[in-house]
Amino acid sequence: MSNNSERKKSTRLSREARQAEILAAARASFEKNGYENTTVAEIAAGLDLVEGTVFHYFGSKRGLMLRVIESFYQEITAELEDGLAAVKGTRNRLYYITRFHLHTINRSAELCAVILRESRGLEPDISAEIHRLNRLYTGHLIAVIKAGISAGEIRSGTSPTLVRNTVYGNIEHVLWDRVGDGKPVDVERVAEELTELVFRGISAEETRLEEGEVAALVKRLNRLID
Amino acid sequence: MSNNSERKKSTRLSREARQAEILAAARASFEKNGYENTTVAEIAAGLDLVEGTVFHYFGSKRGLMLRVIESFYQEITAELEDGLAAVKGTRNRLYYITRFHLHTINRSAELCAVILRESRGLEPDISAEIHRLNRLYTGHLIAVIKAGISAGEIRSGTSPTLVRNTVYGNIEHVLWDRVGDGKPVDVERVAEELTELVFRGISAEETRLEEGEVAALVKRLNRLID
DNA sequence: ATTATAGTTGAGCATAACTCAATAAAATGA
DNA sequence: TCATTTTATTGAGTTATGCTCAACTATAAT
Repeated sequence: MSNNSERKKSTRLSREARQAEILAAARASFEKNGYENTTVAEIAAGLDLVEGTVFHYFGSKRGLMLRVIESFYQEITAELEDGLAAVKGTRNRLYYITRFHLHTINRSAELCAVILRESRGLEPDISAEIHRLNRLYTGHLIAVIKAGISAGEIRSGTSPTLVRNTVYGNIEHVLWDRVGDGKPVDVERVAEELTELVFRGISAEETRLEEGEVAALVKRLNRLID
Repeated sequence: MSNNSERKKSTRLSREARQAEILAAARASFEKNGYENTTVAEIAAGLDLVEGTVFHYFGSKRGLMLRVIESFYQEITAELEDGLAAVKGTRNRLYYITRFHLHTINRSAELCAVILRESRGLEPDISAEIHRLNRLYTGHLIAVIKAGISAGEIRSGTSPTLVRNTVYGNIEHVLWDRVGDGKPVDVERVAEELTELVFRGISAEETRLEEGEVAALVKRLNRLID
């Protein structure tokens, strides 16, 4: 290298500090511009670094993306677990999970969009890893459904996978609508409608009058007759 | 250009013929390798052409992709319309649509995957156009639900959009599973389970007492009256 | 102060989408 | 049949960006 070209006199950070810094900047860029429209050079420039440094720590642009996704999944999975622990009853839990996911998507629409795009991508390694994180996160819904079946609240024979696909597939479409037109989601309303549809669809209760209403009526009639 | 370099003595086709040829080759490549892993040069080479020719006709790689998608949507939309015309009753129609879509995805998994990936992409023009085609295709389900509400078979207050998101969102997840592990889908089983969940979820029927329960009650009531 | 470690650099490579002026095959017209 | 026009096709660039790597130097260790 010619010694007249000025080398940047950068403050050098520890491995961990630099990685964290890059990770945060990358997340911001991906959220703002999406994966394809973000360049590594641009992430680096925002931190007064050059591309090479980023590649040194993360190997590839997709590797960087994957680390961003991992930290996001860790966040929301932990948050979901905390919240869900306090909720009792299958329908309430179903509602809670639905509402939580809608809320997450409403908060972090762009990042969720990036994650979903990447999880459907063609890099088998990346997809598989995101898939794994997703199964951890959506596993809670599966568990709720299985418990509901055991407790007799949900029809035996109900496929937990079908329910998972129904809930998360539906909400994904909500996301794409949101990303498309930018309008925020009416979280409570959609959560209630979706929960109602799904719970009616899989509930073991044979009636959908108000809780216990028909049973009480039948009891009263029978008593009257007797 | 130096005149010792051999120029290819190609048979020249009409605009229409060449476009059709390129379109077919592009579809095959996209299906086989996905959008990202397909190069325009490769599509051209397969037809003994050069990149320039493809760009001349389609402007851009994404433009070419969009044309492939358009023709696919036209195919399946027409096919769905034909089949649906012969089916009567809300539940049957719901089942038919669900089954048809699962069948389509099972037949053309790779192309469907490419379409979905692109429709979630960042090119607003492309996404909007695919969105439009999709609304035409999925509009039939919306119409079925609305008709069902009018006929009193489906609870008034049911959001047709929610139902659309539920059905197509669910099936999309089936697609990603299929693409992931390559295992073909049990079309009939999933169609039946999904239809059952959704129809129960939105059906106007208010009671479904246990087998014989209503009959017994009626008998008792009649006896009392007598 | 010297040495070792490792964070950082920047020039350069490879690939693939895209452009465009040049070229020749076919169509048109005399 | 020949000349002219039209247009399908070419291929040599240009550009953008992910990625590599050997050189370089700030900092810590001895």
